[in-house]
Amino acid sequence: MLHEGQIDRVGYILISGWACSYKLLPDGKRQIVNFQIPGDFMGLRSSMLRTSGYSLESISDIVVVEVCNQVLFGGRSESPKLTAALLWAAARDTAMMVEHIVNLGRRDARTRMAHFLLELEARLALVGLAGKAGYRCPLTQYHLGDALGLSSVHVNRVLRDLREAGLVSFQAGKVEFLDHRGLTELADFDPAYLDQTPRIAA
Amino acid sequence: MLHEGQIDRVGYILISGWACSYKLLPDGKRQIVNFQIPGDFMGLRSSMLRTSGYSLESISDIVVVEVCNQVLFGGRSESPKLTAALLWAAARDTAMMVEHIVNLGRRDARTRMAHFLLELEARLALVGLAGKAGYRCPLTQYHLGDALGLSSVHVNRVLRDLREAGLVSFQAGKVEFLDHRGLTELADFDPAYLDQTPRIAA
DNA sequence: CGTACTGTTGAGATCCGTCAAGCACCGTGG
DNA sequence: CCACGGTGCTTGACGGATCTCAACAGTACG
Repeated sequence: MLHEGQIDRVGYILISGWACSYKLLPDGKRQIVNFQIPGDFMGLRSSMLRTSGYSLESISDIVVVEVCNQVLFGGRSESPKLTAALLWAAARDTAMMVEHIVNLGRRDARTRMAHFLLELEARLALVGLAGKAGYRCPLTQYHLGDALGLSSVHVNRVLRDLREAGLVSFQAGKVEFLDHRGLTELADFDPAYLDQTPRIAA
Repeated sequence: MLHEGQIDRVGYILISGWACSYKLLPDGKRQIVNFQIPGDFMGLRSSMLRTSGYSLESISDIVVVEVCNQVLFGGRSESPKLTAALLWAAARDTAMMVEHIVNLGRRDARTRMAHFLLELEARLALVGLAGKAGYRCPLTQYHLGDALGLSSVHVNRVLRDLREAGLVSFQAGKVEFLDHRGLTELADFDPAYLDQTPRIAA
């Protein structure tokens, strides 16, 4: 889809499908920084940041709406709602990155995975893509590994552990929560950081 | 200094001294998200984020200037320069968090440490606090461990490795580069992400 | 029918954490 | 002056979490 070095200063809004932003390292490893799900902005960072090796990639088939940034940063008064939404998204993105840092730095593989699956559920629920039972998820175990700083082999083992412990099941593209409370406790998951409502006073 | 739960919606600019922002986990571990050095904004995230367990702490004696956010978000036209500087700082903060995620997720302890010390050098150089030889650094090995997701014991070993390999020395509160090129190569360090100059078109 | 991709499992190696002990420094108070 | 406690640094031994290498199964697709 998109690749690094694009300077067109344009963002997108993801309508359907999943994508991810990641950075490639010289030894071939990659670190996924974030996943984009329907309703998310895409390209914010890539248009504002000059980081080498930083790229966007679609995971499933996707539909996007293009957002010309002249509208965003240009007249200022032209589309205050969109600008506000963008600030909201940026704040939430920051909050998610903080959690990501905590996740990678101080939690072990099981806890990390649990936290990740719960965060995804909370995000998907906001756009109606997660139900009581769980949610559909097109990510491969390689995606999970690259996001969580694990090898895909270990991702596999961790998923089996969590399933056999009766906490979550991730099979055939579906995430199902078997013990939501237990998982939340294990992961020390508090969804408050995803709800950055009106903290920036207008 | 400051502690979580403050809702006064105020930011600070750090004039002298060092501080850090971190999150505490229920098991007592902590993850340092970022260090603040002179010239940095502080409290941006803590006033915009409602994340539990998120705190600020001073590392050395510090001097700050208080910034009332009515000035920032209020009149809008009152202080465009400050607002622009804040946006710049936010963009750089984001870029640093991306690097932090990559660091924690996909680099081993030596490389992580190398990258961290080089990033700090680049940041300090911008405010005149790093010279050719190196820089003064008040961080303890515990700080380094909590920032890099390592135990302080392992931090100690890694620092000895790097010193004996003739790359960097961190002793007695001073960081000295013995082989700057070699270290940069080892760490895959590219300072471009710290220089977020005029990417946001006005 | 072959190829590519994803998932699965095992065995061995490695990195890093934990526990433990000891040292150096420094300020305090007797 | 010295004893003392606190903090930070250093090192060794051991164990565990995770990685790497390797092989194989299932599925989709040409």
